[in-house]
Formats: sequence, structure tokens, C-alpha cells
Amino acid sequence: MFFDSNTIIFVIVNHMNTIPVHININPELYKKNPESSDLGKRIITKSIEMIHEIGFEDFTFKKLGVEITSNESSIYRYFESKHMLLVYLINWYWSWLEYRLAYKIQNIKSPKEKLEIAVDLLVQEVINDNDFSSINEVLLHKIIVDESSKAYHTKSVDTENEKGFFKCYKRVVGRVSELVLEYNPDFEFPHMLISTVIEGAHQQRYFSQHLPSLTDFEKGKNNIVRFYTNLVFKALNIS
Amino acid sequence: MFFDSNTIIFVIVNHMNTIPVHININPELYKKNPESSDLGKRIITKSIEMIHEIGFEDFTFKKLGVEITSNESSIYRYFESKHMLLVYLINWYWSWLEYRLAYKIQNIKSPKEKLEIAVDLLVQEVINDNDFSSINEVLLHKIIVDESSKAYHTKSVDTENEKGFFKCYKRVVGRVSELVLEYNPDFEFPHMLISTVIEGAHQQRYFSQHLPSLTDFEKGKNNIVRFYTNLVFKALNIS
DNA sequence: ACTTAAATAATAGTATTACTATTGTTTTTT
DNA sequence: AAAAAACAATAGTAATACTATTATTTAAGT
Repeated sequence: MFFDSNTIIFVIVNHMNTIPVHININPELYKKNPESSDLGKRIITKSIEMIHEIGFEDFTFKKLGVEITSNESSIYRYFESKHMLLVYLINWYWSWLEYRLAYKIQNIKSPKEKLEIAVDLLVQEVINDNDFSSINEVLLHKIIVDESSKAYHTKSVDTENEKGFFKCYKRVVGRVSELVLEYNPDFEFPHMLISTVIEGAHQQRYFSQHLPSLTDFEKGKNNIVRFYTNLVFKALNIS
Repeated sequence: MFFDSNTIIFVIVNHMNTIPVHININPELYKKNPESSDLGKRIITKSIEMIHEIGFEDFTFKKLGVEITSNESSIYRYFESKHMLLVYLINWYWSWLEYRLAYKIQNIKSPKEKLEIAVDLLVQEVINDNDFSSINEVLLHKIIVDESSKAYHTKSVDTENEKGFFKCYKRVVGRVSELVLEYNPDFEFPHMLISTVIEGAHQQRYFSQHLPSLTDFEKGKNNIVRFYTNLVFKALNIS
């Protein structure tokens, strides 16, 4: 049985809310698979907590080593650099999202409904999902919002892109763009629309916390989801 | 005569293309005004070139010192840190944009036309504008596209926001949001719409260079401007 | 022209970061 | 019980992002 790297392997267990899922990450992103050992899992779990808490710039492998009562040098046996760890986490997130998307739309026929579900998934806050494995998805989503742009705003984007570091993200944009075209085959800019929505939603969440005058965020009113859902369907309706 | 910090002072000279304009930057952003000396101007001119060329992370005051045949320590007398220099440049850009916006819509009555002009200004590429002063606006715009998110994705956003470091940007979003409401007073999310358009357009330009599959960019077809102009007016038309 | 002050340049030094390399000590596997 | 793999501890490196001090040049005032 073959899977290309970054393939999602999943098993949907009927009539259950908790779905055993294994998210397979491109082995080029790590030196040793962190899923393969207890130390590796602690690295992932704690790094998510720490990056969320102190921010990516202040996060170091030395500090992480102290927190997991291990050593800086041991962490380097799993990840080449803290940048690679961030890239790993981001890929994990997008693989997980792709899996949830496939699951949620699997039995739905209506293109409109499928697109609605997709947009909601892309812009909605992540709520506690009985975090399976070593990953706290709620915190991971916050890292995506706060830090993910740092993964591709680097001098090395181009070479890293060639190596497939952003594959998962690009695949999600590709899949949802297909849903856009299913709904309106004449729309000229499906990728722009979807990447605008994804990045926009993340930024609006960030702005709502730090630069609220750039938003019209109001707590409990779901404005971000309402705004982007509206935006998508107004953009796609033939005027 | 009083001006609050970050106020734009401008003199519009009739029947001329080149408009003498003085962009006034919040003095809290620098230790010594770089406009006040030859060395200061060289710092600005060369830092724009260097940040554009090698990226913000690899840019250092030491390297800049070599390039302008001056010294690292002398640059520190103008700017507290390279971060503050970036914030300065970003404020300069938004002040300049606010000035151009005011100039372009000054005699226009139609709310629709005003908004069209504003959106075009926000998302269009910057073309060579007889660069007055020590600033190459074309390169500066590229820095905004590539690097500006680094100015506010930091641990210190909140305190810096309180100090007014992002005032110019917020004011542009505010003004254009007013134009949105002039055109459609019932629209619920003017700030979200405008900040989405601004940041989105920057990202699409970045993606078009580095992650083109996230866009539908085609050279010479002005897709970014067409996409965002459409998006705005479709979002604002009462369905 | 002379003094003073201001601006700039040169040098040195610091703490921290993002690593690499080496060696020793546990665990785990066979 | 031996061999291998994993991990921990330590040391070391080049670079960064600064600060501090001193020396030199340039400009300004009288």
C-alpha cells in the first residue's frame, strides 16, 4: 500500500463522534518522526503550548528543553530548526483541516451546501475537539492565526515551496476552489477568493485581539463567519 | 500652527503633476529625524533598497553602515532598532497613501467613483512617481507587500499600538470605510471589508511571486485589481 | 580665527540565539 | 549479555542586536 507524502490516512468509524485518524506528514519536514516516541510527542505538545504563550520569536529549543525536562540537543534530533517545527505544525493543521473537510461534505450533494460548509470550516474558530493525539487543536489554530505567516515570509520560500513545504495548504485552497467552481463554473478567480478568505479570516481574528479598529468584530455575534460567508456568495452570484 | 503627530502637511500646486508634499512622521518613531540630515536620508534610501533586496531578517544596521560608508553606531542615533526603522517606513507609506487618496478624490462627488478610486489606490501596484525626497515608492511598496506583516506580528503589538505606531494605517482603513458607508450606509462590516482588501491585495501580490497556485494571477491582466474591485462592489450591492 | 558644541566614526564589549560537535549515559532490542 | 539506538550534558561557534566609550570631524556662534 502506497501513500505519497502528506497523504491523509483516515478511517471513519460509523456512528461515532471521535474518529480515529492518522495524519501523515511529509517526512522531509522532520529528522525523526515526533509521533514515533514519547519525547517526540512531548516536543509537539509543549511546543504548541509555548509558541502560543510566548510567541514564535521568543520560543527557543533551549527553553523547550527545560520545559519537557529534556535537552536542546535532543530536540535537534527531531527537527532541524525551530522554523522546521513551525512548518511541521502548519502542515499538520492543514492536513487535519483537509480531513475534516472531506468528512463533513462526504454525503452532501448540493454544491452550495458544500461550499457553505467549507467556508465555515475555514473561517470559524476551532473549538475543543476531544484533542486526540499530542495535539491541542485549539491552541494550534491560534498559532496558525498568530504565527503562520512567518513560515512563508522568508527568504527561502521558493526553495521550500519546491520541496513541498506548503503542499497541504495549497491542496486545501485547491479543493475548496473546486467547490467554488462547482457552484459557479464561470467564476474567474476561485483561488484568489479562497486564499483571501482564509488569510483574511485569520487576520481578522488577529486584529480583533490587537488592532480592533481594523475590524467590526463583536463578541458572540459571529461577525467574521457572517462577513466571509456573505462575501463569498455575493462574489459568486451572477449579478 | 499646530499639527498632531502623523499629520500630513501638503500643498497642492495647481496644474502640476509633481506636488511638493511633506510627510510628517510621528517623532516617537525615531530618535533623530532622518529627514534632518544627509546621513539620515542615506539611511532611509539605502535601507529601502537593502530590505527589498535581502529581506528584513538578513538586513542589519552593520551591513547598512557598510553600504552607506557610515557606521552601525551612527545609525542607532537615528533609530532605536531595525524594527523601529521598519515601523517608520510603513508609517511613511500610509501617510503618503492617505495624501494621494485625499488628492485624488478631492473634487469628486459620486460616492461610487470615490470608492472606486480608493480601492484602486489600495490594491494597484505602485508605479514610478518621480520619486521625490529620499524615498523610492516603488521599492517601498514592495517592502509593504513582503515585510509589513512583520511589523505587527510581534509580542509588543499592544504596547506599540497604544503608542500610536499603527495610527496611519488605521486612519487609512477608517477613511476608506467612511467611503464605503457613503456608498452603502447599511453595510455592516466596512472595516473588515477594507482591511481584507488591503491585506488581501498585498498577499496576492506576494503569492503571485512565490506561491502562485494560491492565486489566479496572470501577467498584464490586472486580475488583482479586477478581483478586489468586483469583490467590494458585489459585497456592497443590496441583493 | 577660535571656541564650543554637535554629529559622526571607530572600537570594544555583552547577552542571546541558533545552531554543531563530542562524549557519556541510559534504554531498548536482539 | 552485547550491540545499537536514544537521549542528556557539556562545550563551543558565528552572528545578531544591541550599549557604551572614546576619538575625530564638521558646523555654528562670537
